[in-house]
Amino acid sequence: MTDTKTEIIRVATGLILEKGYNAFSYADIAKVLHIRNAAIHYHFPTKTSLVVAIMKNQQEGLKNLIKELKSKNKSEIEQIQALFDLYIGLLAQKQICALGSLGSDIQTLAPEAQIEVKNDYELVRNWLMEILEMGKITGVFKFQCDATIQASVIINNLIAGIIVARFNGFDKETFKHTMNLLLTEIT
Amino acid sequence: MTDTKTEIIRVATGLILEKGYNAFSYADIAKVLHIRNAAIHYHFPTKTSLVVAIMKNQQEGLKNLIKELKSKNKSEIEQIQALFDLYIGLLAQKQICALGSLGSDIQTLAPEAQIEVKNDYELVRNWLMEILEMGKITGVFKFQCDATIQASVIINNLIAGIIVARFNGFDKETFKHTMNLLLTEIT
DNA sequence: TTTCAAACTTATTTACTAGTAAGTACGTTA
DNA sequence: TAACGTACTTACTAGTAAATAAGTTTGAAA
Repeated sequence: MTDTKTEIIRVATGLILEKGYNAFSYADIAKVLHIRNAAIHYHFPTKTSLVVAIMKNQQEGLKNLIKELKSKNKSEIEQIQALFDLYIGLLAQKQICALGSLGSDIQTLAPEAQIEVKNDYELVRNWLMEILEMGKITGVFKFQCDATIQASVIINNLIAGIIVARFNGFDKETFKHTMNLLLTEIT
Repeated sequence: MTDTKTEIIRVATGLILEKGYNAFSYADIAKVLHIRNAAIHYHFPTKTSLVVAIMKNQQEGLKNLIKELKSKNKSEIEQIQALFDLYIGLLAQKQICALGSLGSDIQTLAPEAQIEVKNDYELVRNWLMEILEMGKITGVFKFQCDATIQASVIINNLIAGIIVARFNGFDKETFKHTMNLLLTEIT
């Protein structure tokens, strides 16, 4: 039997990435899972507690991906490509990323939820910085600026690239070309 | 006397850029302008008609800026800097741009509103492409890739850069550094 | 076999949402 | 001065939001 709490997080995450935090309701989740509205409140008393759980789950998922890639001794390029593939997968589901979706709604979130959005961002950025700095040492990458800024450019293109691609008819091609340009510019 | 219709657009635009499309109501506008809810419905029968008017207003504002910059014979660098300054101004008001805000809510907008978001994007991108191509001819810019992709990279960094800056304590510095990197990379 | 807690459901509350119907004040025009 | 349109207001509707209280089922432990 699938865990209801896990299922709620799964469905709610999809709704946030598709419609945004302020456009989905407990009723939307209840309808999909064939449970009552109050059942969701049993697991997540408030919408804030739900979005906090969702963001912690996102962070956990990312940490697991990083761990897996490292255990498989994936190269710097392969690790960045894995991040790109994550976004390509989202776009195929007509979704944007959590950072873009909750980032644009940040002013309507409770402080404890805002912190988790920021934590998720830090996680991605630190991972990317590590990859970039390691790649610079091994000679795979060459760039003269700070790795922080270089990482920012890549993340910015992921976050906004998927938003733009979605309102341009889910255009994967421009998104891919843009990300490839960024990658070739530093190799 | 200030025109109520114009004031509604002004206040509603601010609310969208600060909180997002699904987080503001006619009541919020009414409260600011000290008018009744129904007065807004008189000028804008539906929320869709309001957001369409807002986006057309954004497009008009941008067209006027472009016209002004060209009439003053501003250089390619100065024109791009004017676009950057627009974003710096938004960030100072704790706001993100219309493309980021409405782009992440696109799936919850009526088709006629979605089209206007896309139109606004096209306007910015075409302007940037023109600047980049002109700059390449005059020798101010040097880049080997397609101007379309180069323009995409700049826009993506504006859209996402301001979103990220806002949830990172309205950090102007990283945003400025990132945009400066992009500019120096092609000059 | 009783007890109890986990995981729900039913039913309800309070507050807010977009939208509408009907009436009014007011300046302009015929 | 009568008529009319613009720009509102008051009052309301139907629907939805998050959240809660109270009751029910169920399986496992004492």
